[in-house]
Amino acid sequence: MLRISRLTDYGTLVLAHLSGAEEELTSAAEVSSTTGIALPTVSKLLKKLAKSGLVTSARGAQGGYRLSRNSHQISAADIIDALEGPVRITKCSAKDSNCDLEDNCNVGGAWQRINVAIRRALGDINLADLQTTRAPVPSFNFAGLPVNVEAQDSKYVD
Amino acid sequence: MLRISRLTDYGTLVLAHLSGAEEELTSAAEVSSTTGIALPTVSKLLKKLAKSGLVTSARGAQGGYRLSRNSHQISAADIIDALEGPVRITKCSAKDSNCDLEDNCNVGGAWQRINVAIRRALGDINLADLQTTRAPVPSFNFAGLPVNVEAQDSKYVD
DNA sequence: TTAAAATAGGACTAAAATAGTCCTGTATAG
DNA sequence: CTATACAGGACTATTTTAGTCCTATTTTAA
Repeated sequence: MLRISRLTDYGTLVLAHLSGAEEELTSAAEVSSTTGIALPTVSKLLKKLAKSGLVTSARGAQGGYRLSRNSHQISAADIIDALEGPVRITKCSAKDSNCDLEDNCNVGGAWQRINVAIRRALGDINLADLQTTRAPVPSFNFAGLPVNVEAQDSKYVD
Repeated sequence: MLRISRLTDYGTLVLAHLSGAEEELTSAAEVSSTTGIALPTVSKLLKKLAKSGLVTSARGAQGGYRLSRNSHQISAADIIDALEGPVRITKCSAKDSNCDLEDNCNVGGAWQRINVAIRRALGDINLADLQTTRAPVPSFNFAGLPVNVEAQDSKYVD
């Protein structure tokens, strides 16, 4: 739960690298050598990112990729959508699910709405925020309680 | 991303069932027959839930399980912790990670803090909320913007 | 005191998702 | 026309997740 795939993590790195050279084209090979991520993997990621419109590509010699908009306009949700697609929080969340438990299942909806809420929240965090190592993740209020997140304060970071 | 495992979903169902009989012991077999989840699976879930303290077990004939505290005092985060353990949002988020990219990686921390923020938020949603089919997931503020979640309003539900 | 009903714990297998590589094709610069 | 670089997708390997089963141990009650 609450796990992004390794590829999404790498994808963020790749995008962060591109954001350092907003105008110029950067080849997959260069991204690979500076990030340390294997070339086929970088290549696969960039293709996906291009397909979903986060980066623009140019073919041919001297070709490469660049962000299609600036890093403040690319949200964490965009990145996740691009690399993981529209994922459901549970398998049976599709309307036409033929889940056997349907009749007894009275919780799916809530998880689903939680998911939606989280994803919308992620829409407000942008690539620039993600890059800033000590970026304050904006304070987070839930159920009326302000939650101020500090890196060291959680049992979940181990 | 933002996916809970099917077992966690089932686990929520199981807990919801137990919350309907707060005092009495309910056997795994009964939970299985009323929820429609296979007995070995229910059994596995209840064992995990017992180990993490969310339910109390009694062995022997007439034994079974019951919630160890009432459904308002069991949070979504508790359930996730019990069934999925303390999961990291990315693999390399452990301090002693020997991730090769470490030097170039300037984003891991942010994803990590996002994760922590989300999990804390989930601490404010309880089992009773999850059960209520139309439970209003409490309004959700992020970066100062109120996010009011309605089931039908999202492109993420398909 | 013994049989039956339950949970405890963990080993094992099967299935699915994820990660990663590679190949073939196409476009472009020089 | 050739080297460079992206496009698309097939393929393989690995890891995670799900699900089942077996062997204790505990408790109730006849």
